[in-house]
Amino acid sequence: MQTENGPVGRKRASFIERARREQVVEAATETVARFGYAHTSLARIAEQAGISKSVISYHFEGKDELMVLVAERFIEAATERLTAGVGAQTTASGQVSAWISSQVEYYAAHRTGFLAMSDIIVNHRSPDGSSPFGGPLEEEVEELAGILRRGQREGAFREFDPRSTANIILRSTDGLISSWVMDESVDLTSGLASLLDFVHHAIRGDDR
Amino acid sequence: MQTENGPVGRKRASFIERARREQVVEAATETVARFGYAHTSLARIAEQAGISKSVISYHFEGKDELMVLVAERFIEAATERLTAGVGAQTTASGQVSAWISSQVEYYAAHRTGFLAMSDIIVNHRSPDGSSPFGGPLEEEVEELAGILRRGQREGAFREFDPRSTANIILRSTDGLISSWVMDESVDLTSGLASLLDFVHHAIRGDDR
Amino acid sequence: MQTENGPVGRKRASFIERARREQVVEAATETVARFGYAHTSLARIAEQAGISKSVISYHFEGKDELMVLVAERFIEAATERLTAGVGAQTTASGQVSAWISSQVEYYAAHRTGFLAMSDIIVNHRSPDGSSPFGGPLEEEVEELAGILRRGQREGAFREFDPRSTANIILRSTDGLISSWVMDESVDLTSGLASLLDFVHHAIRGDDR
Amino acid sequence: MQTENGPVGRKRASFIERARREQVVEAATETVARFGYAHTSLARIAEQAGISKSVISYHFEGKDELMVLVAERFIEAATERLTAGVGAQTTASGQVSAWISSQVEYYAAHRTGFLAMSDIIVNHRSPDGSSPFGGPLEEEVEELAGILRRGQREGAFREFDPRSTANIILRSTDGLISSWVMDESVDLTSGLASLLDFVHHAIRGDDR
DNA sequence: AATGAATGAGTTTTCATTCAT
DNA sequence: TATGAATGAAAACTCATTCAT
Repeated sequence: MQTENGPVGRKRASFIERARREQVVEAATETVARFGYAHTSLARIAEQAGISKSVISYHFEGKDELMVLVAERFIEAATERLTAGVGAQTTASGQVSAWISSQVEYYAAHRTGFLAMSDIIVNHRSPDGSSPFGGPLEEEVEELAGILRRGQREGAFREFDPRSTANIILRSTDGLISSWVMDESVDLTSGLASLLDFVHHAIRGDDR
Repeated sequence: MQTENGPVGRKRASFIERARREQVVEAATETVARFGYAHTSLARIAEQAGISKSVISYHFEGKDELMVLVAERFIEAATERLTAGVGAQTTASGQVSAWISSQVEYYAAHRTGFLAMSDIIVNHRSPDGSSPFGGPLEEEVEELAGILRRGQREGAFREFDPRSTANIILRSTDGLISSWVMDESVDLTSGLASLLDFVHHAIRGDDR
Repeated sequence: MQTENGPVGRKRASFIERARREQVVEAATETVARFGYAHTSLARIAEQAGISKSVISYHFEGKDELMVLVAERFIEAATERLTAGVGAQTTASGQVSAWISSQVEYYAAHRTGFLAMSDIIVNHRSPDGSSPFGGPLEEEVEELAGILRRGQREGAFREFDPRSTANIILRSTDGLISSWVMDESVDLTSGLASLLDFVHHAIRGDDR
Repeated sequence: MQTENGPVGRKRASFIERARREQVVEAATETVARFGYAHTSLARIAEQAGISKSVISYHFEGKDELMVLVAERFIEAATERLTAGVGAQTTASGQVSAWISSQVEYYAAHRTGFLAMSDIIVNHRSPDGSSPFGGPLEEEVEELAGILRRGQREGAFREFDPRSTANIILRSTDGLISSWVMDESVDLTSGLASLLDFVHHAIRGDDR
């Protein structure tokens, strides 16, 4: 259905092209963060970016591509940061701490992006009705579960179901950010400390 | 804005009036759960209820009021159940368990309502762009924090920041339900066991 | 995808409903006749009818349904007239004359409808890309071919390929109307006489 | 409306200019034939030609000019061929056969062009809503009528109204092609034979 | 001579809301 | 009380055209 209108699909993008896409992604992020996925229209994004609606259609295949892009960009960047943080640690315990801290710190530093991403993940559906963000989350759980298993083998962590527990840890981390994101008066620093403390007490080996 | 005909705003509602509102709230809940907030229209709700669209406008101020009501009803019912469950326990530790279990069990038994509520909380905005569901959650945190404080005073729980920790517990409980709600293959029973185990290890006094 | 908006799909239509649909079909017919299929928009139809665009969406499933309806209505009425005219004749020769005359007379009396119908038949595509009007035409050819065959058996007509010839007769009848429809200065009465004369000379048995 | 830069309106076109126009006309023909007038956009034409949209605007006054040109080109070429074919015959009867055959053969050999031309003739309107293709057809009728008149004077053809009959012959020829063009399973060779047979029986002098 | 970029008008469709009955 | 009908605003998207380079 896509005719050769614009740059969509071309191999190499010009400088202007990349700059515009960046600008639009940025504006979309802010719009979703501010008004929520359901109230985000191309018109609002265009207004936020100070451009006309059709510029968006010119540079992107459609609203869907744009929304997915906003979420993916953020997830990629966060994952990169996470991998770096976790990789710098050697012990299972250190890696769990690094995981949580990296996540919280990155999200805290990119509040708008986090808001937009969560909203999109919850709401966005592919045309067939399925959510395109199920897979990545599942992988995350599995990876953290791997770290937990290693900690159990090494005796650093007590016995528990690694997958359930990984899920709980990830969810509570997300939850902490969410509570701060919705209400900035929440003290994130002390919240992070509490969370680390909480998690480590929950999983550490009994034979301290 | 409102004509003098409708029942909206009248002090005392008739029986029929209340029954209709109930029916519409029910239909709205199912519609949001099934199609998501963004794809819920008054037409779909009316279809679900087997009534005409204008009935909704007649009985409710507008779509916004209805959406807020759907979420509030669910929260109220869950809270009631929670209060009962927690009240049946005497020890702080028992109350924490009861809190988590009641929540999980109630949500699990009312998947549709939970789905609708979460979707509405995440997406619904007042005309000015702000989310109207900050307050209630805050109260919940404070109440659970109170239980934790008592547990600390009584020596059942170790030292930690009660508010942060209450927040974490609530968020991880919500997170567990969410993961089940989005993917019913998740084993909620073992998930609940893991969560209880996790939380109690996290907060119990060190001197067992 | 159709939610319970309006009366679309309901079993029994109200009087107003039927009147409005009639009015819209009428306006659509005139718009297509005047501006052509490609330049017919719902906005133009609405303007022609003196109603707002959304009235059309309320009473019809979409532009497609409306266009198909315009064509079908006309074809049905013309076919009815044709059947009556042809049925009143007993000889094959008389039936051929009746066929051509009925067609020409009906089309001549409903110029706008004819224009709209032809335009729609040529241009309209089902969502899958196919034309929904291939079948009916094919049937017409087959039916006229049947009459021709009978005439041949009875010795009224000479030998020729019935299907090809039926096709030619139908096409030239359509062609005659088209030439009048595009330029009203064409004398349709003498054109019809010529056509009847032409066709009968072309197909009559050699042994007169 | 036109800036002083472009070549549009210049008296003498360069070689490149002519080549480009030719290329675009070619691409436009294929696009209209493939997708239909209503779904032909400059973007699609440009894609088909492997050039950018703005090239078209640069070389042509607008979409309208281009569409008209596509139809005119085809009509001119067909007319040239027709004139040659008819001119090679001396008898009126031979010229009628030649007319029909040339037309059918040319159209059959240039299906794409024929499709595009018919689509454009039917659909294209001047801004005021009128169709700009009435004239040329009128001339054709007159010319064929001339041949028929000569045949009548020479006794080869019987008495009939020459203009009406010319119109009928032209319309049935077009109709035959149309039926083949829309459904290639139609046997054009036998269709042509039938048509020639049909026409000659219709117009020949009674005194054979 | 060519084009990437931009735009505004226009496309169909959806929808919350109003209103006469 | 209820609703069929109507509507205007807004949605996503398309497209012919313009323009600076």
